[in-house]
Amino acid sequence: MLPSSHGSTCYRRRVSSHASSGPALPFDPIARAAQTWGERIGPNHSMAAVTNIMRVQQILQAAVDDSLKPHGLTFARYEALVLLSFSQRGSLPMRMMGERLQLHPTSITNIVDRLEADGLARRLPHPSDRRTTLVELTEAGRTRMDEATAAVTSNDFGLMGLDLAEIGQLSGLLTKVRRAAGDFA
Amino acid sequence: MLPSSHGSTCYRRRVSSHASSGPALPFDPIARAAQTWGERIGPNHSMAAVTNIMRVQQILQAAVDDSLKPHGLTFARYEALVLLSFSQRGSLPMRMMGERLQLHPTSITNIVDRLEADGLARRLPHPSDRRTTLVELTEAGRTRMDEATAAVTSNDFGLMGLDLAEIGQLSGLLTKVRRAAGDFA
DNA sequence: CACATATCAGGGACACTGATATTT
DNA sequence: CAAATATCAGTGCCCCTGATATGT
Repeated sequence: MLPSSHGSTCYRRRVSSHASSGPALPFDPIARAAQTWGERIGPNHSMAAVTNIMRVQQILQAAVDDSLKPHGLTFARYEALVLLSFSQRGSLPMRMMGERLQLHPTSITNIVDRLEADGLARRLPHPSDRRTTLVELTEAGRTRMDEATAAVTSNDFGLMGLDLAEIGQLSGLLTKVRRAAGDFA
Repeated sequence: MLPSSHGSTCYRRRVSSHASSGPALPFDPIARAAQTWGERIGPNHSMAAVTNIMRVQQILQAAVDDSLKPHGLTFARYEALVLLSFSQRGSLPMRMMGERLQLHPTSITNIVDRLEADGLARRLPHPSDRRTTLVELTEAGRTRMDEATAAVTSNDFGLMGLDLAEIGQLSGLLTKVRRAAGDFA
């Protein structure tokens, strides 16, 4: 169970190969930091693992963004499109979207606003509960989703360097972390 | 070599246990999405792995934020403090900070601005090259760094659910991804 | 009235771009 | 003059908080 996290920040830099002028560092900055950390502060393998996750997330985020940008989507909006396309009835209450995507209600409002403005989704009144709003994909939304999916998968989601077994291993480890964090039951 | 990524976004939602009213979903939304994806679009294990990384990153980010918040630091600023404390001469050119932290030059300017405003670091002229600016930790900065480190490590950086061997495995896999992405040579 | 759902207004943080000044 | 270093101004994106309107 996470400490609830009332933080404020958003964070996450991009991968920015611009950051360094040269092509890349000749050494692994994370490994070096971990080593120095071990010498000065004490062994802490979690620190290296956490930094690795942060960094890989940036890399993947940047790769996915690049795939999605030509299609006028951000990752958050793409995720929302995929979720909607997966729904049985073709529509989903906004509240449920927030649950599945683990997003704040206001973020959902914002994302749906944008999708609607782009004609990719549309709000519908809920038939029985007039408090809730349903969201459904438009024809254009489904098309856009398919195109974006092709782009993103052709890139293998930016995940390179691992074979199938390793990818499975990675998912297994991360799922373990999520379960320990109370992400799901 | 990454596709360069000229994106724009920042992203990353927080873990926000607020997002869902209930304690947590009774099932793993990532696993379910992966399953539906497999049924509708085709098997793609990268997709699940990428989503897992995104989500775990959020969780860890939130945990680290929570640890750091009482000390008035963000993760980005904390990383900068650690980097400075690791430097041999006690100071580092801003350009090098950007390289090591993989940050955009303007982001470094911004971070150092804030650290300086809080009295945790100070800018110095470079003795020989008047283009470059050195940054060094103040006494208060080192103290703050130590306190923050205690907070963040007592939380094991928010990384729970894995034993030492698994943590090593995780770092290994992620380092492989970073190398394949051209993160370092 | 308590609770749920969604929205609006506002603020914080960070990344990126493009332009600029200084120095090499 | 070209390249490097740092800064400034502006933009976009996202998250969060708190307040509000509506409906159950």
